[in-house]
Amino acid sequence: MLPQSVAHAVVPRHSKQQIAKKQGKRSLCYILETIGATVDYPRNAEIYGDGEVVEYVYKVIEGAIRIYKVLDDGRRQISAFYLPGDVFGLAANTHYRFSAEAVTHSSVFVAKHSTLKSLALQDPELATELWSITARELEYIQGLMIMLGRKNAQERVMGFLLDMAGRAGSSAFELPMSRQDIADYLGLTIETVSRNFTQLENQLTIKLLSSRRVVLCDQDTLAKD
Amino acid sequence: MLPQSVAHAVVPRHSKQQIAKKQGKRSLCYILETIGATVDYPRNAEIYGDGEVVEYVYKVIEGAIRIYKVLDDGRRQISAFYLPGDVFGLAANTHYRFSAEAVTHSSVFVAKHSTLKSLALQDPELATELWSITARELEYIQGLMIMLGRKNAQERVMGFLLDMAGRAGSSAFELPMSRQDIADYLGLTIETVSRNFTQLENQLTIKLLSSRRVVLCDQDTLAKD
DNA sequence: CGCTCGTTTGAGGATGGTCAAGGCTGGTGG
DNA sequence: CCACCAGCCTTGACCATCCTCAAACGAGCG
Repeated sequence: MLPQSVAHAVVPRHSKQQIAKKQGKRSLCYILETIGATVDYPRNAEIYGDGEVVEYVYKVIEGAIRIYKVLDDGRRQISAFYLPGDVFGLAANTHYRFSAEAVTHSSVFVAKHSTLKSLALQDPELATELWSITARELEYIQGLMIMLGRKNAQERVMGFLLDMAGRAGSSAFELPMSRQDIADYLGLTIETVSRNFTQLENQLTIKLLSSRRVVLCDQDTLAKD
Repeated sequence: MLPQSVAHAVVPRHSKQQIAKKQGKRSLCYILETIGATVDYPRNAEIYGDGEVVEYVYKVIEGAIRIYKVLDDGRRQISAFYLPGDVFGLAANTHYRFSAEAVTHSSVFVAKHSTLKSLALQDPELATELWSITARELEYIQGLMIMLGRKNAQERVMGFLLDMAGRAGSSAFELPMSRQDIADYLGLTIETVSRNFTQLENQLTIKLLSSRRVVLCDQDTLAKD
């Protein structure tokens, strides 16, 4: 669901750098910024819901988005966090099978899924790019699968921090999400996540400036597998 | 790696039903069967290895394939089983990040990934189909992720059996894979899998004709989530 | 018959979950 | 400027689930 504001937000915003970055006039980035609108979501706002008909494709400009599913009994699994630059909403065929929410106040480009699909049918390069983005996402999720299936709590937390550092491009970064979000992403409880943060800090592998501000000190230890 | 036999197996085999099923002359199925070769792999043969350059795309004709990754210390996570009709090898971009092996003696169509990619660049419908297949696979893996992250051992085993029944199209079917394979797929140990099979049989939810031959008796119980 | 390989079963222990309480921080209002 | 409150995070004690280690079982095959 889009907030009302979208109705008035149909003026596309062009960012020279962004367009230049992902070269090509017909690239997905260009298209999203040309035919898309910029929409803002406040913290915890729903972007789309599990079971809804697919309507838009999104690209994060600012903030952070969580993709998740909730089981009947309330258990929640987060399947991905999307950060600035990430594209999401491509994976679904007709209906979303997950929900998406803003972790923090976020701003995203949105473009009609149907428009993108018809453009893709005329433009094989675009279609191939869509395939490629989806394939990369699949590979990413397979990595998460290994964490969930075969790694213990500390390895999961370390893997998560390394991933976040990589995406931030720095060994010092701020986590946009809560411990609960991290727990639901790593298949753990909030207490286990918290205990492992503390433990990593005690063994001088990381440093916590605040509960959300992390500095990785010993990347070698973290990167063991 | 392809076994030697592939050099001599370049004669395409056409199956009228298969072509008709996935309509369209330019559909992936048609292409795989036209430009592809049929290759046989014996039980446990490697089809490709983690880290290798992507060379082929595959479609299972007969048998079963497992996609997996092994960590340094030997822990193995299987990310998917592919059964007759399934296409795999589309997800990788340049290098495989997983390995593929035949679970049982298997026969597959193989087509050059590069050929497929260049066909896709001329044919938006094909490119869109490749996107769509990859998207479906992503959705499937997200389902597995929920199992690994948020479900207990019995729920995982039940979910696995339901999935296999669905793919077999029958509530009575034969498992091509060992308990060890199932354990490595579900993020459990072989003992836990075995105990849960026994327990499900004791509570009359399933019936085991042999260790590999399963009949689902009480689908309602199995399908709780 | 007596292998071997895969599976099942059992006993004990470790990891992570549950429940409960206390602490920190940032925002609001007196 | 301080007091209070709410939300988030941490810590502790106990417990359940699943893992580990070990042994026995059973089907297939020489």
